[in-house]
Amino acid sequence: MSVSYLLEKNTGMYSNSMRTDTQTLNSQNFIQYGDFTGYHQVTGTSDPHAQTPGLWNPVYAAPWEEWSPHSQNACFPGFSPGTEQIGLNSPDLTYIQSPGLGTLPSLNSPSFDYSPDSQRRNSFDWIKCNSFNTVPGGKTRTKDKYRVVYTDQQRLDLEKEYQYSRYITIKRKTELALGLSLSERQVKIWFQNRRAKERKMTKKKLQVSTTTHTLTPPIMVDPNNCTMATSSSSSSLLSETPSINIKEEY
DNA sequence: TTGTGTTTTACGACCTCC
DNA sequence: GGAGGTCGTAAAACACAA
Repeated sequence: MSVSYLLEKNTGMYSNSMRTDTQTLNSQNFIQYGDFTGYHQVTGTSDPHAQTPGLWNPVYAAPWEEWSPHSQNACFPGFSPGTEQIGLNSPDLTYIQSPGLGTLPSLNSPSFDYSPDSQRRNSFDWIKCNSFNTVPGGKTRTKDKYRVVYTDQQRLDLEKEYQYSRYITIKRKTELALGLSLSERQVKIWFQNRRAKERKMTKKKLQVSTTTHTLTPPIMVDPNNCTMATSSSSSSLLSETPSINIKEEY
């Protein structure tokens, strides 16, 4: 196991995950719905393939892998209990901007407030973060497993990239990670999971298709259900058209 | 409100390729 | 040997019926 892998595992992923939550909570860029997870970013979207070279501004998206793995800031950058100050020296975090994410005000800005739900989430995050930090070198992931919820913007941009290509290049992975404030590992895993999802859907549709075909003959010979069977089977076959399209994309 | 099924992140094991 | 692929799975987040 490489050092870089461990570094990314400890810092890039975990710290970034917390940051994603703070991004999502920002009241200026998201519409708050009833549930906490209903914060939706409303800034404009980016087209990753209409970009000019260097569209992702590296100034605003320093790799989260660079964060200290054991500092509190790495766990929840920009906010730590008792201090409430930006943990990183870099002024880059004053504003976090990308074409896809728009401009995110500083975590220190007056507009950075906490809704009741966000307080609940933040407290939970801190528990998880601290439990991680108290087990140096331990296998924390499987025990205190957690997952972050990507913002709609992150999902949208990832999905757009996926629609462009099922397999992301190293260059695009780096750009996307910077632009979406995700680690490259997260982008890579997202694409892996996305492909798995598509395979799963394709498989499911194929199963439905085959079962429809196998079930149709016995029903067809049933004189009582003859007309209904004919109509239902034909509609099922029509509904299978999209699955064929998905396969053709490969 | 709660129980339950589904979806979404994230990982480990294992494999292939360079 | 390292990077990245699939596959299976855990668990959080989510949706929704009862």
